[in-house]
Amino acid sequence: MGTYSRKQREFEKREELILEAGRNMLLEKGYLGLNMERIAEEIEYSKGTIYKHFCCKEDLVGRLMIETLMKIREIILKAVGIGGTARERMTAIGLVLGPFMILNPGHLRTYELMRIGSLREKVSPEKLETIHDLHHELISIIEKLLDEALENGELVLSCPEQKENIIAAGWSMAIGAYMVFSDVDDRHVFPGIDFKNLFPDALQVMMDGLAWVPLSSERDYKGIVGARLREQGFL
Amino acid sequence: MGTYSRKQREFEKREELILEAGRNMLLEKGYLGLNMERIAEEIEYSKGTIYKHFCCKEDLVGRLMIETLMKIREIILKAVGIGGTARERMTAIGLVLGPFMILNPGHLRTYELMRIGSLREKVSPEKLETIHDLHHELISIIEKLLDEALENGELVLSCPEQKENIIAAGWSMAIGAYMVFSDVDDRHVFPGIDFKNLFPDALQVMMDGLAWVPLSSERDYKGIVGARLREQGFL
DNA sequence: ACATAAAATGACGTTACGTCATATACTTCT
DNA sequence: AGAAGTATATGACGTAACGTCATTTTATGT
Repeated sequence: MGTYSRKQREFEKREELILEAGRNMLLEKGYLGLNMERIAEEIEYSKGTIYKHFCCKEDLVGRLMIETLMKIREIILKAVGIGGTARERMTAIGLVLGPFMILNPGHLRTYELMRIGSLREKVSPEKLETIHDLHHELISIIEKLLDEALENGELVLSCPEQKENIIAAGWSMAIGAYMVFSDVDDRHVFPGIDFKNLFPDALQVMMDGLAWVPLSSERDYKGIVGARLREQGFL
Repeated sequence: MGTYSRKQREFEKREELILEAGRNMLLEKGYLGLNMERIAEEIEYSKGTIYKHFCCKEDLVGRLMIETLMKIREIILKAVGIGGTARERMTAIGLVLGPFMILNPGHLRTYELMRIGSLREKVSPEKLETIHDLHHELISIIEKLLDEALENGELVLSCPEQKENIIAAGWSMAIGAYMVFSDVDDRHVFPGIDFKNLFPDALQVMMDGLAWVPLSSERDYKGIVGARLREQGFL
């Protein structure tokens, strides 16, 4: 049906316009400065039209968070795709996430905002489900890497339940590193820090702490994996 | 000056009332449900009176964040005070922070909120400075522990700059662990996790990864330090 | 008891959200 | 082509909450 699909395309094009305006406004003026009326003016449509796309302001930010998560999934999958041992691929994830977050403060901002419960509550159910599914998917990528490492003996656990703890700890580490980076005060408290390397380095320490062999003292993971990523055009 | 000081006392008493009402409201209804008018009703004063204490809604939350940071400082200082090796005292910090965050969701909520830049921007300059100073103080407690470990050789670094990275990584870990705990979705993605132990355990892994001796495989830090904390009435 | 100073109040101005009746544009049918 | 009908866009409106400030109330001092 040509008619329907043209309408559909126009609708989606406009949604992209709204998202872009929202993204920029959020980045520039923060949550309190994000203004539905102003978005409408900017894209030269009316407020009512925006509410055909998003049920409320938070729903719009929810959609931006979904984009963030999809982007993260994309780059993590790319990183995992470079091959090598499980630990090397885990290293790759750290190495691509570092620059990504630093170079995309907008994504960071969106994500950080949507962690606030009272804001996320207002996001539409379908979007909430998508967010949930994406979270699950990201976690399962990491889980697969761990399973591989366990299978071929790179990593040995004291008990099987430890696996979930490790994933949660790594996830926390990633969240925390970028929360700290995004905080004015924290950046000031750690003046000499290279935030791009904060998570990748901490990840190495964590893997060493788990006795995930070979240790980083025995193998220059960051060098090797960094080189491979550059070769293949990521980073 | 009796007169002045009675007035002063009344003022402070009322400020405590406002804070308590605000704390509860924030915990129950989240940021969007925190309502200045309703706080006024609750404490049976008028809106105008509240604005004698706080320049805006965010300023109130800023004050709550200061309380959170002071509480954290208090329990961290207690933990550090139990004595033992630097690593044992670092362990103690993890062990007291775990339950604290879990048992005080209100504190967590406040802290999480105030990390949002556009909200923190509205907090009054004096409070911002206090927040900043408290952050610095917390970091310097950790730094002192590290210095001790370095001095007596428990911990050896490849370069002196690594110290700041370690502190930042630990800080990120703590922030991240409690952000993840506070997130509905994350709690759902990690159904089997005991969040109380997430940070303490990850901290051990991290210290092991730094080859901070004796390793946790050689010494049951959580058991030893946990017992000591219980003996001394913390935990 | 009166004057004066300090503090509390809540009506008001403002902003921004989200809705919905109306207006406009587009499709289809004769 | 023109009319009837359907889908889409609009922005005025209702509502809620913030923050202010002129006015009122309460307290203090002579």
